[in-house]
Amino acid sequence: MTARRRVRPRKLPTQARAKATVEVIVEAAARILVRHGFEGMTTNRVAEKAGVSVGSLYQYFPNKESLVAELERRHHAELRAAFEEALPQAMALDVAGAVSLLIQSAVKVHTINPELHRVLSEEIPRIGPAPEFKAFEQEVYENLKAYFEARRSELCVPDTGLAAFIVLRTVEASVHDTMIHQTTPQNLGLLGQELSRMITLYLTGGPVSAKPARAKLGKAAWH
Amino acid sequence: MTARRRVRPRKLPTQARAKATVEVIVEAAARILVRHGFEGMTTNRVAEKAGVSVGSLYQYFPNKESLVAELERRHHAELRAAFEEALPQAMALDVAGAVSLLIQSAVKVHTINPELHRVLSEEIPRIGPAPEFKAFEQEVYENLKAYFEARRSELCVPDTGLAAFIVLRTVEASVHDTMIHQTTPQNLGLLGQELSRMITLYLTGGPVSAKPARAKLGKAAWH
Amino acid sequence: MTARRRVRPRKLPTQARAKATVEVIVEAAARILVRHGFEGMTTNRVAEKAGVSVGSLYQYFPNKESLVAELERRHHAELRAAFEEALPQAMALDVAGAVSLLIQSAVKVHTINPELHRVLSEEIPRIGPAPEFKAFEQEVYENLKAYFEARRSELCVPDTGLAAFIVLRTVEASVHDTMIHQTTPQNLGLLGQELSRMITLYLTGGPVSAKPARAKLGKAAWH
Amino acid sequence: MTARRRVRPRKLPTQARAKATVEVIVEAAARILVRHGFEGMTTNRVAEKAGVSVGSLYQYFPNKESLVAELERRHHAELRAAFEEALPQAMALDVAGAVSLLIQSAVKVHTINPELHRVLSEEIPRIGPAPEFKAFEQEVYENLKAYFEARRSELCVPDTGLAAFIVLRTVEASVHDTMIHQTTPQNLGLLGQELSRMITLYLTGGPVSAKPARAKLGKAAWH
DNA sequence: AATGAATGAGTATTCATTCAT
DNA sequence: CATGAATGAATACTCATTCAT
Repeated sequence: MTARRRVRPRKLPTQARAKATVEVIVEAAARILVRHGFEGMTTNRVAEKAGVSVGSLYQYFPNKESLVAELERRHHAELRAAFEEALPQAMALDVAGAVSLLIQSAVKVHTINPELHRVLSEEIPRIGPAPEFKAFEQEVYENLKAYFEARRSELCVPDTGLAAFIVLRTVEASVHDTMIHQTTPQNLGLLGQELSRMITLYLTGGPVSAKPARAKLGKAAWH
Repeated sequence: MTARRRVRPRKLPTQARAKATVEVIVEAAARILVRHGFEGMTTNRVAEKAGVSVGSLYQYFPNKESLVAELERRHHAELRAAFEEALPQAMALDVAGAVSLLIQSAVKVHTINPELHRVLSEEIPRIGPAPEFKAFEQEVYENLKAYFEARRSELCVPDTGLAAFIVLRTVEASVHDTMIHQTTPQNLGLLGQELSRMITLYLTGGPVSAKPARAKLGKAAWH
Repeated sequence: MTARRRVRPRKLPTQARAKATVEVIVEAAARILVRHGFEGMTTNRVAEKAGVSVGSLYQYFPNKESLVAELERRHHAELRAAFEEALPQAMALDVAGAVSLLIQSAVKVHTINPELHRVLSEEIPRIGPAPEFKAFEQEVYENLKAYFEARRSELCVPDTGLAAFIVLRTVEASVHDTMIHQTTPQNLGLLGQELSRMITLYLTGGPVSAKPARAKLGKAAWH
Repeated sequence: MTARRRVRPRKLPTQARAKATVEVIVEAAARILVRHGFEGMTTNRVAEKAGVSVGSLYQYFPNKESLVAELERRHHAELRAAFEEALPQAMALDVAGAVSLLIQSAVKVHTINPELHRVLSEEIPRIGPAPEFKAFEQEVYENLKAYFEARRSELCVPDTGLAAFIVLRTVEASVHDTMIHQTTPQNLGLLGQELSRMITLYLTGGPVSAKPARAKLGKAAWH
């Protein structure tokens, strides 16, 4: 497994001009990344497109990776912001409502800069996803699990961790794929309805499988 | 989006020796791809590891991509084989049985060369998935949809295409992620049970959402 | 051979603050040169370490070379100071005493900032040694030769210029190498004793080689 | 201190063409190194001058340093050859003869490609001299010391190791400097005579310094 | 067919130096 | 005077691909 290089910006720009330069670089990078993919994104090209010199780019980003990392960081911050708004609200609702809101949020989140989202999630040589992102996913997972624990009496699942895992994977994968390949508002709406129904049914409805085997499951088994 | 280059082997090897050469190249490529990732896989390195000259490699593979494509093709053929055995059997069962078998098959399929599977699915600069792969997925989707159509009376879904899409996405994503990150037989067993329950419930159980709006859905809306 | 660039400081600092700035830069440069070598000494790094801006550095030093040149100049001034103290004293002694004092001084001189001495003498891409240094060496050479001329009756060498050259080269090389590689007070002491003996013997003792051929030697033949 | 990088040729050329390529590269490198110095010697320039592609250069030399190392290696082999011829002969002679022959050899050795010798010895960022070179110097030192031990009765020195060190340093430094700065056959001849006289006198002649303190000197104290 | 030497455009990155503020 | 952001030519090195033998 390839080692992770330094991905922090070299120095934080203090002056206004520097800030503007960083901004212009990041924007150019995003555009080129989307248009030409990771391979086609060369630092010289980014600098040129940004209208600055390569030197300026390297003044703020010690290497190409750190530039992509910044893109990830920003995109992820947007995702997180969109989600963090909805999450507490969802946690206050009943199961059906929470599931529904969760899915709506997932859709909304995937509406944010979807081309960039695609490139970032599919084309970046994974040196391992950004730690912040993992932390965020973990956090959502923990929240959902805690919510399930709290509503345990209303639920009908053998393991709240497993349930949270399945729900998150299912929603994420379905929404992601729909966004990438069958993106129409129509489709998204229908998908949301069906997912809501499926997941709510799963959580509250059906007969639990015979052997829950809960004892064997460690606390972090699903994340 | 980058255009897809010629990925067919330059010539089909007729002689036994040639066949052996191709074999030895493909195996070396697979090993290097797994061990060093896509970036670390250079044609010269593959040739060296295979014990042949680069020239020979290019005799059979017009470019690096075609080599990776061959890897994909072979891996995919294995997946397909594993699935094609189960699919007709599943189609003959009732919904619960079919779903269960489907999921078991998915798990089994993901057991095949999982490191290669991971590299192929995560690290290859996506030029678009191999057409054969899309075709295969499409085929599975069609089969499942057809099965749902046939069992329509037993089901409780507004749109069989959408249902097939969701089922496939859900199973694939959950199993894939579990294989990559929480791979224990224990986990896989539990996951299978829960997925089966959720999907069966979804297909047969709960109250259908109010407005199916089926008329609007084109034939290929979900694939 | 690369041409020598302007190496004089851009302007002589008159104000106290400016003087302090120059000082702080030169010290930082020396430290970095010693610690990281010539390659590792970048003007930006020097400025940063000195706590001033690169601009300020270039205010006083028109280019990197001039900074190194200043380092050389200062180091050389120290060497000269140490030597100039001893030289007149030595010139007043008899041959054995003079040689002995000369060697003692050489050792003492090599004690001054030996790491800097090493870097300066071994690692600097030679554009030719600083002219001042050549002048100093020349001066020492002239002095020694004049001393030999004055003591000609006590000596037993065919050519005082050649003798001065050999003596200086021998002392310098032996002391330098010992400082760099076998630096112990013990070693230095022994070396001094032996060098003294050898050189004194050479100057005063042995039978002169057959054909002195002095006529052919121009005045500056050995420097 | 900077770490030493891999300096071995990447692969040994087996075919005649490859051998010729290596040769042409090495020759171009030598010429450029002499003409433009280490900094001015870029791999692209060398390749161009050699009439091959940079790729070819890197096929045989993994980095710039390894190319310089090869130059060192070759130059050093020449030096060694010239010296190894004379050394056994010298060892068979009496002290005066041995010293004389040694010095003649040193002069002859410094006649070999003197410009390259200069660049190699003065301009190369010293990562430490090539290990082979150190070994060679060590070997000469050992031989000389052994010779002194064998002739101990004829000698008049307190420490054979120290004597060998001084002799080698003195000869090397004097000849080297003369080659670089006062190179005339005339000068070299005179220098040789005088050095011979001085060293022979030193070894055989004068009164040994009072306290030899031999006990303190470890075997390798002077090398 | 097979070899492997040769190619060279392309890439990330550095660093001495300038100049607007 | 001082700052430090900006510059960009220059450099070492890679690797998919070709082609003479």
